Amino acid sequence: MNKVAGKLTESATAKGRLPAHEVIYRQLRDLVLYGDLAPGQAVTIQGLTERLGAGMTPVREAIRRLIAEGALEFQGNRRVSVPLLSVDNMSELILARQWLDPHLSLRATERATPDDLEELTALDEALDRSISAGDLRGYLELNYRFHKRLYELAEAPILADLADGLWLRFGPSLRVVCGRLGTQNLPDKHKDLLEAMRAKDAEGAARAIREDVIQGMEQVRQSFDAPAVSN
Amino acid sequence: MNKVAGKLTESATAKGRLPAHEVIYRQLRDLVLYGDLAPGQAVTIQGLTERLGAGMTPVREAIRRLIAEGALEFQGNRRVSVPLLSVDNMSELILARQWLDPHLSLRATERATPDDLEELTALDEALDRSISAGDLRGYLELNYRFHKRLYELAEAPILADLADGLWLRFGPSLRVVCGRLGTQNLPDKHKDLLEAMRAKDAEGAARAIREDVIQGMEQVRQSFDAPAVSN
DNA sequence: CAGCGAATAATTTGATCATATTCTAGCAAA
DNA sequence: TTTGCTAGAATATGATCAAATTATTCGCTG
Repeated sequence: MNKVAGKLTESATAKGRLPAHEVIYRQLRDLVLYGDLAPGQAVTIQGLTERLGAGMTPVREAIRRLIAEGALEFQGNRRVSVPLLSVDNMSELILARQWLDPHLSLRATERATPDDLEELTALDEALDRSISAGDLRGYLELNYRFHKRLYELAEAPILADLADGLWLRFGPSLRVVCGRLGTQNLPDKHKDLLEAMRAKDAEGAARAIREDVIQGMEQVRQSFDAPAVSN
Repeated sequence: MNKVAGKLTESATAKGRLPAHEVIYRQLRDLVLYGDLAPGQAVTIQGLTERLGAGMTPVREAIRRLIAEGALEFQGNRRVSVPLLSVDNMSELILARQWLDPHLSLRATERATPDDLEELTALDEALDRSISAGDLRGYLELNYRFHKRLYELAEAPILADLADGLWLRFGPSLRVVCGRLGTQNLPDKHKDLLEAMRAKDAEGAARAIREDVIQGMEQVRQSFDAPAVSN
């Protein structure tokens, strides 16, 4: 099988260096994480091949990964959709985050360098600007990145994976609730957290993040009790 | 397109009603869970298409799912392998199970019916027989199924998913350690657990399962310190 | 002349796509 | 309401292209 002196056709495929299924995965992940797909909405393969301009195989693989992470739901027949959370589901998520986030913050506090703290501070300031500007999408993205960075600093990859995965589950609902309540009265215990971290007060950091989690997540849970105001 | 003697060449396919990718996923999952794939071992798509007698697409999707669950590892280049755990990884897993398992057992105790308890007891007895018979594979499978059933009884699907996923991560290492130590001195706090559950002593059940987890997992962790006896 | 290393060839494996087949759901007709 | 048909979407295969590891060759140095 000679290559017949392949001439390299200058295809200039212009892809980054990542495989297509990885690119599609990240795009689809962001779609879920930031609530661009509503809870309960159906997700079709062909719909995504058009929306994301990709082939069928990469889309299939991306969907499988997201299903495995709990970001999407396989409906038994061959349908896939964004999961609808129940109050009980939210309670589980709150419980899990109430344990994971403080633990990771505690470890992060012990390990964070001044540079790390500066990075977190910058993220939090950008976050504040998004809130002031009423930029919901920016808030959701920066808030996630703030916590994600905190997870990474803990140097506990498996626990960080678990915590990270939870965001995919409540992402769509978080968007709905924030969209309804506006960006003004959003909780932000990040200042307390950063202060504790600078003082190397690991316990204090854990307490601060716990309050941040409870405030944010309870808002979502309570919105399930009040039977959705039409909208 | 009547069926009218469609070719049926592969008539003996004898598949149940599940799609191929689901079947392949479960087979591959068991391979990891029960340590038929050694830690560090490379996993190739084409190798699995032959080993499991399946097409390429179902195998690819199964692999993606297992990677998302942490059961397999994507090596940056395009290689996939069974993860090699570090001592730190094991510590994280122990920590996570120390929180998840007692919590789920507590909930399971509150909800278990007499029938459920009977089922668990039967599983545990089968488990004992496997140990007596020196049947390592049987032990691994029944031990997993015992805990898995416990998770289900807790009626907390998200937390159960998390706990279940952890087994995939330490499965290969567990097999190695148990294979080295034999099946005789395996921990079994299941008797204490079942007794507490029958008495509806949720706190006691949580304590029992915590000890079971610690005993089993610590054995694995300590085997990492002692630098593997050749082999 | 022997041993080592870099460059290149070859083989293996992964990624993607086009296509055929199978299944589901919706609709029409009895 | 039930049953059969049809349209369309999902599943699965094999072919093709691309990339990476392995093997090989050739030249160099000791």
